[in-house]
Amino acid sequence: MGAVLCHVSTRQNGRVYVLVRQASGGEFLVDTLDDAGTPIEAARSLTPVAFSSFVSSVEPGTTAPRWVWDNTAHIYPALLAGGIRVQRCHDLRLCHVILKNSALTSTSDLALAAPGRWDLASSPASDQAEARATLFDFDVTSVADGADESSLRELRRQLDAVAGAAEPGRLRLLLAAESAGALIAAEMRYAGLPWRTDVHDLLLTRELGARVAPGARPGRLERLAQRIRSELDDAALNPDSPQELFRALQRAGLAVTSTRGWELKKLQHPVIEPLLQYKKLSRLLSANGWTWMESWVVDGRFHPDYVPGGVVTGRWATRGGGALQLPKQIRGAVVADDGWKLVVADAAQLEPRILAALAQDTSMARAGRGTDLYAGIVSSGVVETRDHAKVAMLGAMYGATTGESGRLMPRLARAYPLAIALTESAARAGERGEVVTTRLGRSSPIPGPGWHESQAQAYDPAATATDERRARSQARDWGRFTRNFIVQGSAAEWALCWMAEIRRELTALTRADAAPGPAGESGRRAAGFGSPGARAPFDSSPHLVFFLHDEVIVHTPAVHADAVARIITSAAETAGRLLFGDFPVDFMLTVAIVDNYAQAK
DNA sequence: GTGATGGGCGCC
DNA sequence: AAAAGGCGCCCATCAC
Repeated sequence: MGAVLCHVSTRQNGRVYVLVRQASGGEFLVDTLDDAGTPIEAARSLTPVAFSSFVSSVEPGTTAPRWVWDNTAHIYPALLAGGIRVQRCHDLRLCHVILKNSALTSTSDLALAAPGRWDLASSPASDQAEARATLFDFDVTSVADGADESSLRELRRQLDAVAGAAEPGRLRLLLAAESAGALIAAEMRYAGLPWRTDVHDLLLTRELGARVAPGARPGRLERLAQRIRSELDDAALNPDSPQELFRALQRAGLAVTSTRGWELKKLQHPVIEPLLQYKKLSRLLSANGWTWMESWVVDGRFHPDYVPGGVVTGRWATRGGGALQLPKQIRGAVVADDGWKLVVADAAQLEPRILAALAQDTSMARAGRGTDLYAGIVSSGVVETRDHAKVAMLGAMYGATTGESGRLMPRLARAYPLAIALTESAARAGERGEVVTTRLGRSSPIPGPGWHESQAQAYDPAATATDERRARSQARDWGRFTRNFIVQGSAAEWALCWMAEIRRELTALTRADAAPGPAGESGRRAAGFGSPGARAPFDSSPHLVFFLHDEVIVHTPAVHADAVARIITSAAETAGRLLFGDFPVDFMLTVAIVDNYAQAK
């Protein structure tokens, strides 16, 4: 099992890492280091222009270094704006979070050190307002490094922590993948998702009625509001107010406990149909209506702000724009440019396949080989229908114990004892307050002080039944979290490797015909949101434009679409091998070459 | 007026 | 009896 999973970098010309820091004056301090973090050349201080030239002079070739910097989101956008991409980086901030928490490095100096600036202001989620202002300017924050806080010191601590870990290969892969994710996030934001506002407007108008001033209700929505008012006999009712609505429903004799859609669905009353319609449409208007379009789509591109590592499990989050919640209703507005295509790929039943591989459950892996995994479970005779297979699997991964899912679980456990035992042991660990760890080494947080207090309280001789019930319930909650953590977190790792591999192969695909001129070219194409359409270095070659947990979109000149589809497919196989070596699990994809996103699936 | 909170619902 | 993992965003509401 302990196969070498990855090599970070080969030594070429002795240059392995180039550490980049920004000084308060705006200049860049550049240190060339070997793979132990030891400087091998005198450090240099470069102006922003000189720094750009330096990067573009070493970058396109096979000897490009791994750039080490505090925060990819601070430095990389400015390089992109100058038409410069880099192949590899090491994001100290993201890597710190992983290593600080990982059970694989728990005895390292890094893990044992007192919290410093790398812990305080550096967690991805707290990365508040580095937002849009910094996108096309170098972010010149003053970096007041104390001796223990310097980037060089931090890099060495990170390298030491990895070298001393039980599974250094896995951690190296994780850090490389996480950092590649940071590059991809910056690139996707910079390139943007092709977005046709005219199509979006058409879709909105068809659903809601003609566009009206912000704050007003479009015609169709207003008519639904009127119907709701008359059915509930309340001429002043504001259907946007859950409280008013709740009272009005009660008055109409409907025994509801909330105004949630799924609860309303079960009721028989003439108000229900227009009310559900209203909820659906008002959601569309407020979340992805004209206001959203005006603020997030610029020059035919949607530029979401991805936050790599923004979720404890390692999934990405977004900040503003809600890119990870694009409703199906408006995906038709995502349209490839003329002469271009979208290649939309989705990993089918990713999490159960990840679970099968994590648990080395060959039976479950076999059920998914070359086919829909849920269909495979059915044809193995475990359950009768695909729906049952799906519900049972989700229950196993999310921790359902009752209902249909709970009833089906025993059959799943009999057919796939290894997989189910793994989810159960992760749950038990969480219930005991222990940490669980993903395939590559990301560990779950420990529960907060309140959790431990409740548990301790339940063991107190004076504990009441309520204390015990609360403690048990919180323990089970945390167990469900850790149960899911190993699967969701390992799936996120697979997805990062998948994307990193796609990115690498895409650049190789067109490197010959789109070789950017070295220096000179940089700066000339510097583009802000104000410039039209596609941007260098992405204006002529296939590139990732969207990522959604287990799904990617590549925007590509039509001529390359088939090659892109093959790259995406083989990248999935590579990702599987990187995480799970020779274990025979398939990671199946659905791949579609389309003109707009709504045509996929 | 601003900030925090919770309901509700979109995505995986 | 109901119950499920992870998010972000908008709105109404309420405390300040």
